[in-house]
Amino acid sequence: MLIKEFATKYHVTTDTVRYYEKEGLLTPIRLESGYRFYDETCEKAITFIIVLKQLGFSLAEIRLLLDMESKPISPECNVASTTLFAHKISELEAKVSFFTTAIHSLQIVLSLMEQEKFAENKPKIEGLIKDMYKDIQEKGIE
Amino acid sequence: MLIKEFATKYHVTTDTVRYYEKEGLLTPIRLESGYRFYDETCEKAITFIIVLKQLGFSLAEIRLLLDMESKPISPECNVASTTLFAHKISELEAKVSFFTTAIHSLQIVLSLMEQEKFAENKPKIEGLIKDMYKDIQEKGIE
DNA sequence: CTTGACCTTCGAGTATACTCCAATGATACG
DNA sequence: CGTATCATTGGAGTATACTCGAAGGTCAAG
Repeated sequence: MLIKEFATKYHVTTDTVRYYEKEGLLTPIRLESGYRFYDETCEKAITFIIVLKQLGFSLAEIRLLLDMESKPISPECNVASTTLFAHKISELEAKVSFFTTAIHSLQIVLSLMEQEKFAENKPKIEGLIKDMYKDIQEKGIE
Repeated sequence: MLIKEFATKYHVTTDTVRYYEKEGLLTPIRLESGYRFYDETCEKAITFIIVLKQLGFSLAEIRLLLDMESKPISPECNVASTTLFAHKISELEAKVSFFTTAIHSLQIVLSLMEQEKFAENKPKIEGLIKDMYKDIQEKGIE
């Protein structure tokens, strides 16, 4: 698969694909023409990138995990990666917990905002926001 | 409250506080000395900023909502804001739904990564990643 | 009345993740 | 063989959200 087909398949631009390569996240094969060729390995990699990016991982963090995935070195070498991963998962848990309760509050806020007597509802809205803020603090979200 | 106390209270830097002001998100009172003074209104605003930022709103979007919150203009004028808000909420719902199932998969991935026979587990990991990718596509997450 | 911790402005710099452009080369079709 | 569409490179530019530094003003305590 050449770059355009690959990019289109994964809903990104060719620029983004080349950028990921520059950042060491993708290593396509080179054809004699100099064209990049994307195989199964690249497809697995970009799937991994897209999923982890969506979960809030930075490209640098994704590279770390991809490197570990690609070469099964010593287990000690992988400790850093798995530790990062475990840490990220617990961060995500806190986030999901916050988001879940926050969405409910947001829906109430929205309904209060949509009412004509919006001004009267401001104290209620402020109360809901304050509660969400407290939730962030309690859950120690970054 | 002067800027340092205010920033410390909300776990941000004074630079960030000034930046938010430059971006029209905060409008502290000015003392005769030229010092910024942060009152109850500012505290409500920064709480709002922190909560919405955490939920993935950009500063531009937050300003839009803050502007609407501060001056109760015509309801038509607010439609843009409430529409944005409603849209953001449904985006969040999709995200939370994805995150919730993804966390479970991630925990399995982590346990597979931590095993000695890591190489053997790679197909399992790849399968889990692929499922998460499909979930992103199905839920139409940005 | 000086010292230290605060405050001010302005402008420039940083990090992340792209995004675009210009010049040029490769491949496929009618 | 032309031309359309793809590909290459390098380097510059963009958006967001800060972050820092320099030069200087304010103010309470000793």
